[in-house]
Amino acid sequence: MKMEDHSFLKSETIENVSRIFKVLADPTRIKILYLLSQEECNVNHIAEVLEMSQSAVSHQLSMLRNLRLVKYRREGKTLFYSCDDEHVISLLKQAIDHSEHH
Amino acid sequence: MKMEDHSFLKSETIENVSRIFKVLADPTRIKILYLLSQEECNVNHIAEVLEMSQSAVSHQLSMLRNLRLVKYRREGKTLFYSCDDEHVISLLKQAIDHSEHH
DNA sequence: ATTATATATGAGCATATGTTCATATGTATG
DNA sequence: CATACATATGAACATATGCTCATATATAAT
Repeated sequence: MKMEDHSFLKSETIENVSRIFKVLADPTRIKILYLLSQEECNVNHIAEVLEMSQSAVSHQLSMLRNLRLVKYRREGKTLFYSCDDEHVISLLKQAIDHSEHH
Repeated sequence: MKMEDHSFLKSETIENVSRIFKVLADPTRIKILYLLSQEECNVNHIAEVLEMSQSAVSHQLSMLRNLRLVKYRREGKTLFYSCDDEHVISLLKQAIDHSEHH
């Protein structure tokens, strides 16, 4: 195949795709997203269930928020987080499914 | 939801999933895998098309080989690489598709 | 055997990433 | 307003990652 016959990816596309997969590449974020795909959770609950510090969870949620992968609603002092990107959850669940059945 | 009612992921699953996404999280590997999904390529061809050093390409191919995501065949001095994991290519193409249509 | 070409690999380096620790912010309650 | 609780955030640190440079290995041709 000649150089000029390749279908190249736009660099913007490559950056976007890389960004999505970077999020999903970390075990902690996999756990958080999987948990949030099952139920809305407050921060402390996530920290307890996943046995992580409140700070570590909050930092990760901050990142997921910036990337619009999660959203939250406030109830008094408590913030309830949930998933806000079905496509990313779909990619995650496919990878989980594949890993568990091979 | 109570602690004991969660469906947790096995740590082995989490590690596997993380490993898959780590591979796909790097722009260089995205380009290599996408190129190889289109055609079988030798190392120098990849380096030229992607404007990378031979060494950098070879290091990445070494990683992709170890993870069984690519395979190769020899023809004289030349090694021709191709994809060896349809599922990973499928995840990649879905992410590309999503990125390009949103 | 020597030389050329194709690819692989190890060491070193710069940058990115995820955590902890300390502290700040925001909200309800006495 | 003072205190407690829930969450956020900045700095520092340790580890991981991807590249370059130099060199090694493998194959073919002379």
